[in-house]
Amino acid sequence: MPNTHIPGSQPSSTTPSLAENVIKALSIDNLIFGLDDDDLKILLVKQTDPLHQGKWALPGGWIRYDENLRDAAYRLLEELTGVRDLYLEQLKTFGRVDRFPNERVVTIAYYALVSADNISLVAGQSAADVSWQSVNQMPDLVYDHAEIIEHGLKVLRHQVCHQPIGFNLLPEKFTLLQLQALYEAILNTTLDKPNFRRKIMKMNLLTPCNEKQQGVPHRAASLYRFDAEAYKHLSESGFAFEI
Amino acid sequence: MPNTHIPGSQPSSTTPSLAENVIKALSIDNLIFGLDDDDLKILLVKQTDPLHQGKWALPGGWIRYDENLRDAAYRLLEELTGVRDLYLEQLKTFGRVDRFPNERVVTIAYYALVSADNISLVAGQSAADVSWQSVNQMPDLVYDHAEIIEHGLKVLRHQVCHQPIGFNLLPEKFTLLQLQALYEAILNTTLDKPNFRRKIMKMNLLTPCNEKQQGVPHRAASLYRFDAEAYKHLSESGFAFEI
DNA sequence: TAGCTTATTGTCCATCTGACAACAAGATAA
DNA sequence: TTATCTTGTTGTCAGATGGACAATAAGCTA
Repeated sequence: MPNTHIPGSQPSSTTPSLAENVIKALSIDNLIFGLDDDDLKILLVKQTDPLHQGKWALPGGWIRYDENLRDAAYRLLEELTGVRDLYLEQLKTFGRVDRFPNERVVTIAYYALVSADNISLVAGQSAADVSWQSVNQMPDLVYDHAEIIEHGLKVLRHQVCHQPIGFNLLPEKFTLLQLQALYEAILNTTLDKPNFRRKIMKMNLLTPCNEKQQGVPHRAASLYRFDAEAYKHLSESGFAFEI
Repeated sequence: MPNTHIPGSQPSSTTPSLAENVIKALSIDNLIFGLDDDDLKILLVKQTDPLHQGKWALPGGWIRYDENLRDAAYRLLEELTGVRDLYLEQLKTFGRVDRFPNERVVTIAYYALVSADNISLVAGQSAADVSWQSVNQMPDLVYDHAEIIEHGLKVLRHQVCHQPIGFNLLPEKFTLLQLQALYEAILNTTLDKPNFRRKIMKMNLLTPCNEKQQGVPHRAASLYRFDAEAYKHLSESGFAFEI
């Protein structure tokens, strides 16, 4: 067993104190969401050691002594996906006494949103033992990772309705129907097209690109981009995003 | 310096590894909210060691090796307040590299709501170096506790609007005006009495006690209690609490 | 009994929401 | 060339919601 951290891999079940410059008993796990077509997916890492043969895990790793928690999550994220500047927030800390074998390990879970611009890129550069899995068909997971994912989904479903974070899952330019499909996929529901359109447009958060979709076998829709500046101004004056 | 944890006190700035059966580098801090009249307060502990003379801290302590995180938070809470079964939720984990002197200590913050039934009781039994402080007038705080409180307030203000948790700050039986005053205190705003009443009542979450206030120098208001069962049923059928 | 304070009910109107009709703009196929 | 198909976009309407505020009720105090 290596005594240093393997980038992008889950802390192994050997005692973490073997690694030198990390905080013992404390790890990071990243819940990385991506939207593939209309399917919400999570990036998982296949376990290779005999103990967890065939199981999958959230990508994670150890926190260095001289490293802020958020920086550690970002570092692990970039090591695995090659993408920087993802939307990233702390989810929750999980520390059940028996969640990790032989050793007490508390893990701080973060969740990230990968834009559709990067999602294929991420899958491409990653090793074969890393892949996107639909949230509706989770494979066998190690430790308490199923619990972490369940909680993450709950939080994502709540957050996406109360903060304009869904845009992080779309390409920079998107159509209103793409946005609607995003909400339908995450919330697992269907929405009325005209009503959804009206609700979104009246928020004044979207800037028209004055461009249309290309290469669709029907009338092309207008493209929009999310206006972060406008949202900042509006929320300072009491506006509350709400789907 | 003692080498064991002092119940109800903040981990001191001596190296935590002196204590035996705890997880090194990992502590709990509790953000305990109470409502005193129409003033939102937090329970703070006065620091006595020369290093932090005159400063205050969130009550906290170390997590034992064989103890779940939530159990640790509950234990510390009960040791300090003598009250069990408080509403308690994990807030966030704080781990800036330099948040704690000389040593890397990551802390998991929880927030709790103390009902008005217990608030005076808590103040009574506690030592003189523990007291309720208004969120609008925070004293000097140690480490990053000001940051933790700021974040906690933000989360409380959000949660209280989207989950029926405010009731935990009131006595079991309360009037509609008390409930309104609670929201006004937490959100730092004013609300229209008839409209607030209508909104709350139509949620069907309150059971009338068929009793009236006692000893008020004006018309007595009806008393209600929160119906947790009703909320459970309603939220299962898609109801979303919203103020 | 008048006057004060708070409780409680009711009204009005602007806005929002959900359901759905109607029309527009391409692309494709007969 | 024209019909048809698919999706985009605009419009309508009734019911629900929410904010502003009037009006009345109940109980205490002077």
